[in-house]
Amino acid sequence: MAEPEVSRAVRALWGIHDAVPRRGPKPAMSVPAIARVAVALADEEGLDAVSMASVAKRLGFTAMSLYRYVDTKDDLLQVMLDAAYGPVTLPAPEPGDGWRSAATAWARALLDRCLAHPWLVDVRMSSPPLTPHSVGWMDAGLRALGGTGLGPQQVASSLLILDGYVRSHVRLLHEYSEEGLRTWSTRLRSVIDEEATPTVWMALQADVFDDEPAEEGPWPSDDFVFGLEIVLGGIEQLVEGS
Amino acid sequence: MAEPEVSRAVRALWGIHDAVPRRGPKPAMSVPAIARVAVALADEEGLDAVSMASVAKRLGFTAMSLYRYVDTKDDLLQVMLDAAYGPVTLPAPEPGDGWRSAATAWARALLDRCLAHPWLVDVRMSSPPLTPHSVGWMDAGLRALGGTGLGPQQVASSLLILDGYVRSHVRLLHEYSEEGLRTWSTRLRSVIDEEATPTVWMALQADVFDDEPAEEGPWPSDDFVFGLEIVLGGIEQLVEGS
DNA sequence: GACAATTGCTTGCATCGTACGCAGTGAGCA
DNA sequence: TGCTCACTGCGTACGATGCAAGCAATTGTC
Repeated sequence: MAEPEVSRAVRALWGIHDAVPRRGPKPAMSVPAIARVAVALADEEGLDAVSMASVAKRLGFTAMSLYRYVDTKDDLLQVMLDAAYGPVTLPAPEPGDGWRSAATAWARALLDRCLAHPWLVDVRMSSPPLTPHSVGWMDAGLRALGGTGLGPQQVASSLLILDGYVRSHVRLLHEYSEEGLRTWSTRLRSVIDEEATPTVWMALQADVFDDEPAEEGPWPSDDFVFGLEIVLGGIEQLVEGS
Repeated sequence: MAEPEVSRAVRALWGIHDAVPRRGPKPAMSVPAIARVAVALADEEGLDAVSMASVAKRLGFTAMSLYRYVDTKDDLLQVMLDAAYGPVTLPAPEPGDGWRSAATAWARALLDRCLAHPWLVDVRMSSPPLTPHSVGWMDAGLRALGGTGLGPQQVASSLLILDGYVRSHVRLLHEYSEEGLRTWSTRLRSVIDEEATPTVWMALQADVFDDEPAEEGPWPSDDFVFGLEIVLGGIEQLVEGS
């Protein structure tokens, strides 16, 4: 009946340090410093560019030395995730604002973080949030949707939907390579079978998919607001119907 | 000004074969056979277990021989994806049924496929759908949501939201390891700071997160229907408001 | 029967995560 | 002062991975 363990590095994020070493050389690195460098690397060159060797190289050390601070690469990813999320930053809610405005603010803030670190949505986790900042975001989300008056179970479920929407949106923006997206309609036109998929075929004829990504434009993008309104509208129906 | 290329294997999926070889040994494998085996491997042991070597081994060949059929591993993944999607299978729509019932059927059918091949939602693609079956699903989705009477642009956007929801749901079900999920609340309790995240803390006290995954139960699950109703309800508001 | 196209395979390379063990460091105690 | 030993960063090694290049065997065409 062993107590389930939280990794050393994650415990350190919560400020829980086991007995500090009293002898031996002073550590030359630190978990936060490693996380900072790894996050910068992921921001600049993508998540695939993050390897134990590449992170260590940026710090002027060897790959193996990182293992003195982090148990495994998954552990490093957890720490990176927490650093990238960062503390929740929400505009102070105006008194009188309803849950919908709070939920909108939360989703926008999460979008902001995810756009700053697009690799965030690609990190695969083996358990729900366990680090202080990611739990912090969850906490803020629960609080925002708590204003709906729904039961705690439904609030949690709704938050999963909303969170899932924001991540889906970010994934859509970054999953496809610039070239893959630009040449997609041309390539699809070169193989598509009008008989088998007439609806897509007609949409191609009408250039429905040929809208180029807006470099400039409002923030958040119209596409994000479009989906957000759908999700929040659906939750609103749920609230009214209960 | 080179024409953007579609890979050999994907063209073959559409039935477009370039000049069949007239000389030399008969091919011992085929792209569909490779895809079948790779899909089975992914179903049984997960996407990470799919390597050129492991797939080839199951077929009784060497890793390098696969490259005679498939350009790169990404190419293999595209072919696997198409095989896993398979043809769209929707119940015949009852006359008089509205778009909402059509959209529900589409989402359920997609859920069914994604649950049969959970790795489906983890395959990273570099461009939107390009293979016959994935385009087929897109086609069916556009047709289902076409009944809303929304403009083609909004239909396409709505489909992205709906598709994103189904994938998010499947990802939630399979992202976390069984152990990671089971021990999560215990581990979180061992580190959480009541002051920093009081809402999560209270939810933990109330055992809100301790519902165990239902092994038996309705299909689709209540959780899926919950989110689906939110998304479709949001789209409905959009339809009514336009 | 010579040629050429096409097969599956062998070899080799760079990169990955990480297990293992060594040498040097420096605080605490004799 | 010097010994001990926990602790550091590092070098080496192993098994995977995706894939480039070239080889030998096979098959159809001339």
